[in-house]
Amino acid sequence: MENHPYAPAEIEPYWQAEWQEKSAFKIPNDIETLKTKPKFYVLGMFPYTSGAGLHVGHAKNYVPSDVFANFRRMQGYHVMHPMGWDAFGLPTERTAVRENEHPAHITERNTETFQQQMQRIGFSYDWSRKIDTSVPEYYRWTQWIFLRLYEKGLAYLADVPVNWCPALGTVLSNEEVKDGKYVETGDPVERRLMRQWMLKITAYADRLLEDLDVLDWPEGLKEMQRNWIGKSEGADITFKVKESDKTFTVFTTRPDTLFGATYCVLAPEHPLVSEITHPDDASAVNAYVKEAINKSDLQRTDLATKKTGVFTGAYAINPCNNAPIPIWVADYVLMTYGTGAIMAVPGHDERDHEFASAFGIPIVEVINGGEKPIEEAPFEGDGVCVNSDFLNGMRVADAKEKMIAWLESEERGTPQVQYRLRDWLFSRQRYWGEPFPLAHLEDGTIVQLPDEELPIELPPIDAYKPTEDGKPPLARADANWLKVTLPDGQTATRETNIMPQWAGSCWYYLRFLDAHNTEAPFDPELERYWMPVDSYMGGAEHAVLHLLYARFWHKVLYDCGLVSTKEPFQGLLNQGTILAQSYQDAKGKYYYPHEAEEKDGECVAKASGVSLQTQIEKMSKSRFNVINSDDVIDNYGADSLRLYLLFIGPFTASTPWQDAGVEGVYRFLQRTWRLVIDEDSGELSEKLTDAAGTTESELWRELHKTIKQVTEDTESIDKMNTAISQMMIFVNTATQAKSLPKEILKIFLHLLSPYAPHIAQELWHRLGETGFIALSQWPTHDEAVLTSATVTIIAQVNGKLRNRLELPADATEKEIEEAALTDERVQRFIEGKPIRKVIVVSKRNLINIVV
RNA sequence: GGUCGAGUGGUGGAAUCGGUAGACACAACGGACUUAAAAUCCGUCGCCUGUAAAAAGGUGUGAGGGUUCAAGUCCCUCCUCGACCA
Repeated sequence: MENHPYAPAEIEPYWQAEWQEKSAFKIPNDIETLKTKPKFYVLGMFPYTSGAGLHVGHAKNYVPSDVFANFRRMQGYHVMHPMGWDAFGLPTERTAVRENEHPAHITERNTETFQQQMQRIGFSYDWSRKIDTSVPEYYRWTQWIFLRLYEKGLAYLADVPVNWCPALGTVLSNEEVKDGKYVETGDPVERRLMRQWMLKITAYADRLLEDLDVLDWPEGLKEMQRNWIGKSEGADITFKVKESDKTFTVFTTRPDTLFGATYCVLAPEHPLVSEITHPDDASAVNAYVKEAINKSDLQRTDLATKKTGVFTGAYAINPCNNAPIPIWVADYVLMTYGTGAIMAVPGHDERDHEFASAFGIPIVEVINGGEKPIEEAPFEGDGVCVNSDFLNGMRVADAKEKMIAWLESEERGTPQVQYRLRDWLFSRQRYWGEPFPLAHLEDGTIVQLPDEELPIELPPIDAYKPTEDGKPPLARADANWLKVTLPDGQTATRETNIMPQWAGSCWYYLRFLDAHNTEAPFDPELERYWMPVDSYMGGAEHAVLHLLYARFWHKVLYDCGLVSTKEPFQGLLNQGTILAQSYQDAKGKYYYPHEAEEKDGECVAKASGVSLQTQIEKMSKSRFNVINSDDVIDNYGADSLRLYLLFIGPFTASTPWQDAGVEGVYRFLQRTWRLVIDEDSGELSEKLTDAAGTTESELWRELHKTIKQVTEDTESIDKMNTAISQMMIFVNTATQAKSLPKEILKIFLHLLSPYAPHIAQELWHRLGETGFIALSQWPTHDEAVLTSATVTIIAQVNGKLRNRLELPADATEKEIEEAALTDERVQRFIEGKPIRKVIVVSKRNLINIVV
């Protein structure tokens, strides 16, 4: 009877406690000790600690980073591999309102759950460096860094359009608004100009763009950042308003088409609209503007929607030919991009063409080269200028240059670079976030609070909602908090906005380096040792915002002389999402997997019998298809969970979760267990030997093959699935062996250890070793062991495999050719046909005979 | 609509620089062990022809074309899906 089977539930908690107690993965903070070894910084994007806890989708990110950290540690590096919590933010605040509890308590509860779940997976984090963005010890320094930005003039107040929900009395993020309504309650949302804190990220647009080149990031991700920054070069051109002394400026990337401009458009928010509108048109224009302002940018610029607009009754003068052209107001022009006004060239711009066709505005061809007549379709490609006076005959690129030069000489325009990137709206009218370390004097001047006053702690308030007169929740705080006496004796009122959730994550990777420093955000020497992050891993949903914001802050810190690298994250990989089967009825209602069953080849709900649609989609709480990591660990153990998440496919691929797949890696671990342990007795297997002189054996060769492949595949991170395949092959080979030298098994356990640390440690211990295998040295393979006396030559005729030939490894090309030509099976296919060509590819062990 | 990525057995996925397609698993099927079951071990497993079973052959990586001695891999056209942007 099997009395001593592989029992992860017993060995895993034991070794987790041992690692914790002996501080196995604690990284020294002493710079002299650190300098004795090279460094490596592996960082998984820290989680937002929602109440839902950790699911296997999170683990798909953290497991490979942990394997890699283990691997580098065994290779002799000091490895920074920390974990913490992104804890400020709206979901927690909402839970706080719902459960009538302080968000700090909810955060505490959630982070505790997360940590326990992570510890059960056996991650090798240095937990002593754990950080929480919502505690004063941390956000003190977030505020401190904000003051550095403020001092550099990178933070400013501006009136910007925001999503305002009157029913809730608060501003909402774009993600929370759909079709003009708040997604959760359906309350209407309107666009409203509000005074907000902005960060001048656009001042760094060029550097954010250029420095992408030096990063080891996936090309696609860099491209996404480039698109987001959206640099375009062109010109600002000034138009005069006819019969008026007013002018307005447009930005265009196509100054070469200026002769084709047949109208201009102002954004509905443009200040000139009310000034130039003809009295006869005023009522129509006012109505249009009022309606347009409530639409989102996306609605307004969507190519699929019908263009709308209204004529102001005023005309502009085209600066290149003095032609009067009508000025319209249309919502497809945004106040936030460029100058809020455009010159419209319907012949050579799709949206202008659509608009001009709809309103009967003339369409003029100024670039020749389109396939269809210009009235039918705009031509946006390269061609030759026509109907353009001094540009005629020039190609687009030359014409652009010429036109800009002409505009400059006439003082009617200037070359201009425009970015799609907007300044960052940095304030929120919420409670659960960092208070700004700023105050307002009575006369309206803004003053920064001294560094020594930090942290500015969140005050207790009676309700997490805006005040009756529409001020942010912090305005509910006690007067003692709201009023502040400045060092010079003046009194001021504190800023009551808070920072957005992104703030804390903009620099957390730096705080890990020196998590408990009370004098500074981090020690400069430690920063110089550890930075940059060598390998940053996380979801593609952060490909733009978080990574752009963090890069921006980092560059500001660099300019302040506070960090030594221009970029924070040298290497980066996006993990694929984990998918799972979900069940949905005709009304779109989701069901849990246990509520569904298969009946007559159809999927139905157990309770009601209604038929259900199944689909494979991203794992998420709202789709009722989340697999909790704890459940998997209860059934199979953490090592199986870890192995399965890696074996399921490459790190970067999105793959569906299949319960049955876990079974496979679990069986592999059981087989591994039985190599060492006799399940009947619980003693060491009788097949184990102390033999040393076994270097000639097949098993020894398989071991070295495994060392080689596991080392290479682990190094690439993305191929850990094939590393596990090779380990399976090794265990299968070892299972068949009549005797097993302990030495071979011990070496193998090193390879397994980063992947399945608990079982590797237990078996290592059972084989009589002391200490932690996770801290021992990674083995290297011996190439000589892998070479053998004979090789298999692939013999092809006309590119088709016909036979495999066993030949001595040192056979010459001539000998290979001879052996192939005389081979009986090969002969069958070349018989009676003239041989045209023979190709021997010796490094591929292949010969191809062409007849 | 644009940009980028991906389409390989019943399933997840392997396949280095163009050189043996389907590694390793899951599921399924057959066998051994067992009173029985579970577990374990052994075997089969793209499709078609062929055979009692083999042997053997053909065909095959979304579709069509091309380059090459040789294409899952490179080039062109198209289709489908995904991500991001509009």
